[in-house]
Amino acid sequence: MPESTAKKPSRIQRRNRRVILDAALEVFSKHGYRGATLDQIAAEAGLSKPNILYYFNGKEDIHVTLLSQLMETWLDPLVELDPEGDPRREILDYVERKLTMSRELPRESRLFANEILQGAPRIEPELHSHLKPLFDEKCAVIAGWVAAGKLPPLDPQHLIFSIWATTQHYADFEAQAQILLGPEADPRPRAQAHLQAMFGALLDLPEPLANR
Amino acid sequence: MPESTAKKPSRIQRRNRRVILDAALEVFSKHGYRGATLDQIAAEAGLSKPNILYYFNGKEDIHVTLLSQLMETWLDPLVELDPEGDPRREILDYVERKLTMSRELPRESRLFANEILQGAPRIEPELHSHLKPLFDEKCAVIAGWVAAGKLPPLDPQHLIFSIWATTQHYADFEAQAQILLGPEADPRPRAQAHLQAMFGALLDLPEPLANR
DNA sequence: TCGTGGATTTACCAAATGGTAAAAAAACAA
DNA sequence: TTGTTTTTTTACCATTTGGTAAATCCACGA
Repeated sequence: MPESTAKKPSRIQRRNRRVILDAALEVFSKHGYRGATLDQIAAEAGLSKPNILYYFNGKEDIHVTLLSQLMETWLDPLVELDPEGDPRREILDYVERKLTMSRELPRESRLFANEILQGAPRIEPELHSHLKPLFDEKCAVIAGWVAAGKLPPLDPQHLIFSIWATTQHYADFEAQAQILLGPEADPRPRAQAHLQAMFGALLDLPEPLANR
Repeated sequence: MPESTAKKPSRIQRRNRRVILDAALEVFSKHGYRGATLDQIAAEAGLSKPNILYYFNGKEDIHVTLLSQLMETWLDPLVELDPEGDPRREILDYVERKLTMSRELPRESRLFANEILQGAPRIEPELHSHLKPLFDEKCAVIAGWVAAGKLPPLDPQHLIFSIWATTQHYADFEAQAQILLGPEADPRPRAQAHLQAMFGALLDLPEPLANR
């Protein structure tokens, strides 16, 4: 059997683990951890339940593996925020990347939202080890921009929270948006315009002419 | 037994139904619908499981009742948005009310978030009958303000989405915020300052002097 | 081609869970 | 007090669910 200390995962193992994780993403993101069952995941993956447990040590193992693997992808847009770039451009581009991600990876967004909502019981270590340092680093970058007078005074931590909240909203609360806007096309083009205007307004330096 | 067609619920009935709903709010908001069990709710309420099923027709009945009762409270801050008031003041006050609500009713916020995340399977009718009309009405109010030149051109629907997302974020993603900001005091005072600055900037009319 | 180890299935199991029937207890009206 | 109705408990039950043991199948290298 595939042990955690095994050297070389076979071709079949790589394929099936990938298939299982993809099925698990589908099911977990739709029903939450407790709401998802191994049978559902098995059916979605086209494998038998015992076969799934041949590749993973249990339901929680699948869930944790999923979250860990996704963490990297999830943080990627923030990693790209460049301290050397133009502050306003960097932040507005970050907003756009996050919104794009909420369109292209809505399942991942909902998976994280579910986990955080429950108090992050299974992903907390990852948040401390990966998210926290990155968050602190980028907050410092933004604070530096503010200190250098390249941005108006603002709260880096809550700015980032607002970016997360507004962009992920379109994936996490998609059901609500669909009811309120109609099931037509993707609301994100207009969302993009709105968010650029909103964060753009916040990031605009007030004319130094009329000080106060 | 208490039938849906019963005339007068007794004192005991009113008390116990309230106790059960409060316990259910605690448990459902913490674990989601599937993650919550009748035993947990019973324990939290200090009643036996069959006794709970004496007052409600089942788990789903409790959940639906909870969501329906909460809907009113939930929409209240938006109802208060006054078409006759000063546009900028009205919207910024609405932001403040929503943020206050996320501090005082975090369980309710998480309950709704959970339900919407799952695709709103049980509350969808309520969303259509209550939320949608109110949303449309208030969007029209804001659109009217824009048309009257009292606000800069902006997207009412997505403005409201942004307000919901940013304010509810502090309840729904509390676990994350606590890891990133430290478990100290409530982050909402600084959140309040940030959100007022952000939405304030968006709502500010650009000086009509330099038109484009 | 044959043996060996990895991959899969079959047949289960114990615990948890939503729910019920009926007896017992408590509350209340006369 | 007594009879009646409401409330609560006790004892269950069927299903679901995460998980396991062991037999079987199958890929693949010697």
